[in-house]
Amino acid sequence: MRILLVEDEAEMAAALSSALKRYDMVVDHAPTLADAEEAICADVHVAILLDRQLPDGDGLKLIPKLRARADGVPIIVLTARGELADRIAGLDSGADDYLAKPFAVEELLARLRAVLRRPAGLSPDVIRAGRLVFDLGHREASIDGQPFELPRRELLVLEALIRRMGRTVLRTALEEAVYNFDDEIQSNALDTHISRLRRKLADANAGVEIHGIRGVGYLLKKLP
Amino acid sequence: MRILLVEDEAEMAAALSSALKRYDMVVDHAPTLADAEEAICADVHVAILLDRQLPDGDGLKLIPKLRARADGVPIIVLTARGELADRIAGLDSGADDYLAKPFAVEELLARLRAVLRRPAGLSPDVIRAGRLVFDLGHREASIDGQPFELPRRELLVLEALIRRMGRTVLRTALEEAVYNFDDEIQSNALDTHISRLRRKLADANAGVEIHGIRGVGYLLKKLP
DNA sequence: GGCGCATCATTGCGGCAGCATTGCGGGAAC
DNA sequence: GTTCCCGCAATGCTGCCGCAATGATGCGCC
Repeated sequence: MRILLVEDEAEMAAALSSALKRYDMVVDHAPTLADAEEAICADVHVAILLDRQLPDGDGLKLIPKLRARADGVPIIVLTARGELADRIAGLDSGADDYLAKPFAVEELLARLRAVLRRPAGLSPDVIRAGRLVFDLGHREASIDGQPFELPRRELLVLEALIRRMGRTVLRTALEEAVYNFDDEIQSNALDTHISRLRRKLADANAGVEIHGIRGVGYLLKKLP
Repeated sequence: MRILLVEDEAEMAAALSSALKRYDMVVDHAPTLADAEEAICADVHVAILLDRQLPDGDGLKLIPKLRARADGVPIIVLTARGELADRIAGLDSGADDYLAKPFAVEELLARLRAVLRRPAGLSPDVIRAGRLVFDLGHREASIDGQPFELPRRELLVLEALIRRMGRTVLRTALEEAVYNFDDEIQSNALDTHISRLRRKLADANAGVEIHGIRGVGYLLKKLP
């Protein structure tokens, strides 16, 4: 883990450096804003500790540039100014945390751990098939980022098929996926949905097609 | 935006609740660990404020259960215990931030903003859509720099929609975003808000429109 | 290969569930 | 007291979806 420490006071910098190293972190030290800007180009740091009072300006000025890169490197602002207004300014400027000097190194480490723990998987469960993307959580399909709107029943059919992408889905299973016990179906309503869905997939050039298997069911397959 | 407040002291809870509501947030209140556990099952909160001293145990015990779900809901721990060891324990247990009582409400709000900004990491604090600009941090909309004032519920609807700009928002998700557990709705109140919001967006020539998807939900899309 | 049956595919149509909109009144905020 | 948000109910309307009729495609059997 490589940390960028932006701090001009040599004594403070040395103390933090050694503390962090003791916890097996690799520390790069930048004493000025200019140094910091250069350092972040390398883009190798997992977190940034940022002092506000620097010889060439307020450390907060660095934050927009970091955020512009949109890589989400967490930033902890360190500062002597502990007043409420300053702390709010620090947090609102885009920092992830704010620590007023003097602070205990243990607390800094704890906050660092908290901030690093964060990128915890927010992986939405989506299934890709051809040019089609199906978001199971939000119950929506899209093609090239454009929403692919479908009526409810057709969406249910597509969901059931895409969940078993490339494998056959029994006709009975599809019916169960689309209808509940209360609904009594005495027609070829399911076929209707399949048909309409087929047309929409083709029209949208989704890159998949619904393949029927006589006497068994259906399956969704990618187009060559 | 819907927040879960886990706090047993009625006075404290009421104060925080009203402060949060003043910032147009929807607050669910859980006075005990048991209540909190029940509440988190609904999985509708964007952040959790967690007191440690609860009648049925230490609030920190809740954190592993939340993390097990791996949905990354940020947690801010509130506590009277301000000693260093406690703060470190709080952060290391998986909380995203730690605030010692007494604290200024402004600071809590600032930390909340910081913590909510994050899951995006890459998503900015303001979202632009058409001529509409929505500032997530300050919870306000504007058009061409002119404030676009909306009543509370309509603002919540717009926020939920704009956060998923161009993608569908389930009807249930909208209801969850706008109402808390206590509110019991037995009508088409949500439709009413949508309708009124539509009119205001059109009147203000906002450059976006709310598109309904029958049986599924809504989505916000840019006008051509 | 020809024939027939069973299953599937497609399309038009009509009923109705769900949605959009509006006016009204209670009630909260100031 | 006044303002305005917001839930509620009534109304009209859109379009989904079930239905049935017709055509197309396998599959077996002779």
